[in-house]
Amino acid sequence: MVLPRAAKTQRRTRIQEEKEERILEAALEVFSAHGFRGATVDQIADVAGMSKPNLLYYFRTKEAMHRALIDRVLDTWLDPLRAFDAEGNPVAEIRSYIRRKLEMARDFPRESRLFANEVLQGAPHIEDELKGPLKELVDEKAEVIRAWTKAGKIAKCDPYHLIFAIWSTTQHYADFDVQVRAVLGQGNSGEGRFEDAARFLERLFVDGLQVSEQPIS
Amino acid sequence: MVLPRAAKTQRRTRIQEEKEERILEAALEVFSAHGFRGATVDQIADVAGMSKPNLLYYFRTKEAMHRALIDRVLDTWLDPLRAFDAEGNPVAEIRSYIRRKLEMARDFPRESRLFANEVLQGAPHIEDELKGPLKELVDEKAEVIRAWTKAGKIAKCDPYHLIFAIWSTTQHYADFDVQVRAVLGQGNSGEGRFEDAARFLERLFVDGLQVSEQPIS
DNA sequence: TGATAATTTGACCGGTTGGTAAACATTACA
DNA sequence: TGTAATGTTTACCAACCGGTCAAATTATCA
Repeated sequence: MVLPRAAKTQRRTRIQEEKEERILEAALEVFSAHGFRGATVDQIADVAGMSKPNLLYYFRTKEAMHRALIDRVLDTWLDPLRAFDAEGNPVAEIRSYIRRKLEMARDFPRESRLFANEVLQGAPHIEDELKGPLKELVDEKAEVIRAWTKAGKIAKCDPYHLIFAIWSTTQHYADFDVQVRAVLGQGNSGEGRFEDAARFLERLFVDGLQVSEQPIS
Repeated sequence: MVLPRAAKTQRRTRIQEEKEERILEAALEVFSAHGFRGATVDQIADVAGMSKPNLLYYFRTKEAMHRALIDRVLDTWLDPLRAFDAEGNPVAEIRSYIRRKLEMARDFPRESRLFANEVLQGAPHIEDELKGPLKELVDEKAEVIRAWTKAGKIAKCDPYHLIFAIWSTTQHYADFDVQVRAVLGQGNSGEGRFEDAARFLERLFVDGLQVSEQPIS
């Protein structure tokens, strides 16, 4: 038998689990830093601490590695949006969505850059995911937001562009990290910038969305 | 004589002007779509409609092309921020800055993606520009905003994160265009999305920044 | 027009790329 | 323990990469 990914036994070997883990970790490191085309298999093998043919024994092509990585990361990445609760307090929900997204930008910047690289270059490998699962989830949550605006719970606004605005402002701190650091300079580029950003963004979105006649406590 | 870029006469030939123009246009197309590493000289030559050695006659290396492109585009790119006027009406200034940035995202998405690709991958070629001219300009304008907040003309907020928020929300429509289109779907992805975005963003920032005690007409 | 400089081309080079073949080593398990 | 499946390595390949070179072509202008 030569094909580990199509083994006749469904169960995966301990070695397979470990190695695939190490490979995907290395792949995340390299793909997120250089994009798909810019990344090389040798580089990933090097970071994973194994030979290139050995790596290609587990993932037969560069594309297969990229796909496996996308599949693994996409779910986690959309969790904060899924947590958006139609029954909750609208302002509190938006506030905690912003906080969660900002935490992810801080704690998982590579995952953010992985997608940013991909989308920026025309999403040639994840077009289906964007038009399928992503769109469906956003449509669902946009409907929740629209219901809130219609009920007068938050200011009237386009729910899609609200979601885009939250995505872009929060992910900015992961995707454009070097620019943020460069502009803030040596002094202010400690981890405190995420707290400053949280304060600013919560205030921006909450004040911008509250219905002025009846601000929510 | 073999080196056109170091010609003894200062004046550039008509042919030089034309060809360098065509090359930079092609380079913008390719670099913005694939990033520096992902782009190939053959590809740029192909888009420019000339042979690779011919292209390398005008720009001796891939890096030289990239640098020339960056230099040419950076100035234009920062124009909207430079137009920020300390003497103007704060809310009007911010509103028109958002509008201008959004127009650039619509009309010059490749320029936006060129920088996005570069910054996303750690800005290896434009680190100096970020820490130098960019930082200085932002520092200057941040001071203007801080003066406005101190004078009570707009709500108190961190000026740097305000600028980041405007950058990220507006450039999102250029850099993440395919995602925006995918989420909005066939129907809503006409050019109308920029007008919707403008409405949303102006409202978000203006309402979020006005001092609630004395809203500006 | 003729000579000189500027431009363009095809052939080519060494290094890197993604990926393969097959021999070798290790593990799992009857 | 033996053996078959699994895992690893060395050597290698064809395609592609950025870039060079010398020869051929075209533009410039005295």
